[in-house]
Amino acid sequence: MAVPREANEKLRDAPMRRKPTINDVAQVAGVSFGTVSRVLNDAPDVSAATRQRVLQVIKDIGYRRNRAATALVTSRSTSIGILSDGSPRFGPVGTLMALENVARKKGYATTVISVERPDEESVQAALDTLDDTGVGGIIVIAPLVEMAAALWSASFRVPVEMIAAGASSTPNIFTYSENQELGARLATQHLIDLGHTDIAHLAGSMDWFDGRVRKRGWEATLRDAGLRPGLCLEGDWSPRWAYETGLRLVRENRVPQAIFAASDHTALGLIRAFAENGIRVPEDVSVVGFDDVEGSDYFLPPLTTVRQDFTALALMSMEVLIGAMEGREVDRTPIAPTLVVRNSSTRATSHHTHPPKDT
Amino acid sequence: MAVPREANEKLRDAPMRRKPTINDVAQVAGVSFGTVSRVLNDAPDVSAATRQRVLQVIKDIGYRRNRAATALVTSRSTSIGILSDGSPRFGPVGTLMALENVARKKGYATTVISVERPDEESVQAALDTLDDTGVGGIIVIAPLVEMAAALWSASFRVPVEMIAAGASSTPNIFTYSENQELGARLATQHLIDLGHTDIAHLAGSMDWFDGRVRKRGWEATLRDAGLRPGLCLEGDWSPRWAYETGLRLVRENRVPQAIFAASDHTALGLIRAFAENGIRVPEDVSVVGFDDVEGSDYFLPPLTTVRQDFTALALMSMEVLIGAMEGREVDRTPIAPTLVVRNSSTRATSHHTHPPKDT
DNA sequence: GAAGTTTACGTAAACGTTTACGGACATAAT
DNA sequence: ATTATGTCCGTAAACGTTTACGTAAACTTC
Repeated sequence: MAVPREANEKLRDAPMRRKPTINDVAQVAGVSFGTVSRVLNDAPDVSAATRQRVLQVIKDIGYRRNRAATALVTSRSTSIGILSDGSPRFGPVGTLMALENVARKKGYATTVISVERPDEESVQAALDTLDDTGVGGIIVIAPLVEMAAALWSASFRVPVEMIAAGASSTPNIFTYSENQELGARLATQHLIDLGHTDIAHLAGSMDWFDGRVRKRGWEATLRDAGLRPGLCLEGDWSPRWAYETGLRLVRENRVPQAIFAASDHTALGLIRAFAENGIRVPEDVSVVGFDDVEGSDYFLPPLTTVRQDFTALALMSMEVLIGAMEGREVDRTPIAPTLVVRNSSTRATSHHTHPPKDT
Repeated sequence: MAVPREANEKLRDAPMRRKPTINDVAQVAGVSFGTVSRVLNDAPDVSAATRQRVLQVIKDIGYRRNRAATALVTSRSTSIGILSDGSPRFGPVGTLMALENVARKKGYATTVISVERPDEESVQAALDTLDDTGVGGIIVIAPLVEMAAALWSASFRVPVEMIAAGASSTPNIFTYSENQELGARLATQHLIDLGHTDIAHLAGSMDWFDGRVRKRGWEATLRDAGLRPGLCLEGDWSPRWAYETGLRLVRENRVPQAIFAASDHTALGLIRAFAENGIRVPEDVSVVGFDDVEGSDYFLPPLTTVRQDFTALALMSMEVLIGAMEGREVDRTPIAPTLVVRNSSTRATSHHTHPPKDT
């Protein structure tokens, strides 16, 4: 078997070849390895003087704990696994980056793995791989309901937490998410407050929790306001679909007063369809998006949208997971998104009705 | 002691049982652990019959190799580290996701870590942490030149590869990247081919390799074509800056015939500034972006831009890194981006000159 | 000043592998 | 029959830690 030869040979200052171990430290500090282990773990039973000395030696010879050895004997680890669908969509990626950030700050390394298909087999395989690497807990970013389903029927040995908007917790799997239904309510209520009564929804995919929950928020808000829910078209999040749908709306003369789009990208496609047909946003139709993607403040027009706080979400999720790993109970209140009002939505005007369908 | 005797298929569903070890397998299969180890490593000296039997037992009792133990004794690992700046910008994130994907397909787990500041201390700390987790190699996504500099003066024990557009390789650090200069040349040449002679560049940040190299490509192409490089404004990639710059251009009546923007988001801000002042794209000014971000095909107008192939980049990078880890030499040819022509750029017209400043 | 109590430290065993070595047994060569 | 030659397999040691336990010396306390 080919032994990987040292390709990069830039060693630490000391021309020491082997990585120093706990024994090396013990030797130069003139104590036993047990004592070194104790100072490493902040255990009692070591005098202040020796502790100081050992600490100094550790720094001097550049000792670093071997995680594999620690993991082997303790069978607990200081790394957490993140399982995501491979999608580069805004929400998942934002969550992922934020998670890595807070994990690092809490002293955990993160091992990331993504599934190629959101089915049971792939999910189980990914879970196992994560387990192999010795993670102490796993956070699953599961925007797809199929993936959540796969997770529910999977087996694992460490605490697993799922980030999925509006999915329910099970005894085995904590669920945590941003309160996206609230986000959708905020958006819809904003449109209502502006005086609109005919409020459509250009929904995301119903294969996604996010799509479902945003639609639910829109629907509920309208009902609560005593309004009849308007048109609801379900798509796939893509600008392309939104564009074509927008075109169809125009062609069939069914453009509503106001539209809550399930994502900024969806809004983008829609707005282009309108623009190409001389329908102005927001003068002729108000549009609200969701996500606050980079650049949405410079769309034409700048988009009113809903911003999620991924950092807060990541922080809370980690809190919950680490709590579970340590057997603590953490109370979890969902994170609230905020509405960002810009120029794509405006007050309904009295003459703001579209010509009737037939003449 | 309890002997795990049941080779039941549903064993894994028992939520918290001891993980089977190599010894459990040996016992059930009626061989010694040494033999099991041999079949695990595809070593010779084991008869076909026993190999079969052991393999079956492994499957039956759901045995999985303990990576910590393996890493401990072999001191080589099957995971690779990815170090990124924490930025959620399009390029870095796209690269990250692609890297994870190919690593997984090659049987490597990925440990991701990001630095909070791109300075020497943070980079060294991140490198060390990665080393602790036992990665066999590290890929650094280093769009910031400061980060690359920090990397150059860092020390490490495993092969390190840097993904940085246009940075040079050192004896210690492989560098690999997409040929972004070519991308910039493609964009600029496209504008030249359209008959434009006054081609400005709305550059990205010079703190980024990407910014530098895209500018260089623009400049070189113009010179090669015998044209004088036009206006070059250096910004920070933000739509906001681009917007304000666009406004200033309009105010000072210095809007050029054509503009190569260093990123789609930059182009976005610029176009809005123009739109608000009645300057039409592409009729009055042609704009080309860079990145092909999601939705850029539905901007107003759909953006001509340069698309990078992150998947190919990730594939090649991994090939190079794994090669280095195994002591092989891999030949590396940079990946070529492609130009995506859409509606924001058009042919120069003879009357295509802007009105004089005063009237 | 002997017995108990602390305090500080050393030591052995274990975690789950891989690797190097050695040995049993069968087969082939003499 | 005896020796050489493979096959196959078992065993001991090592990797770098943590944990549980043991113990010498120092302090008490009477």
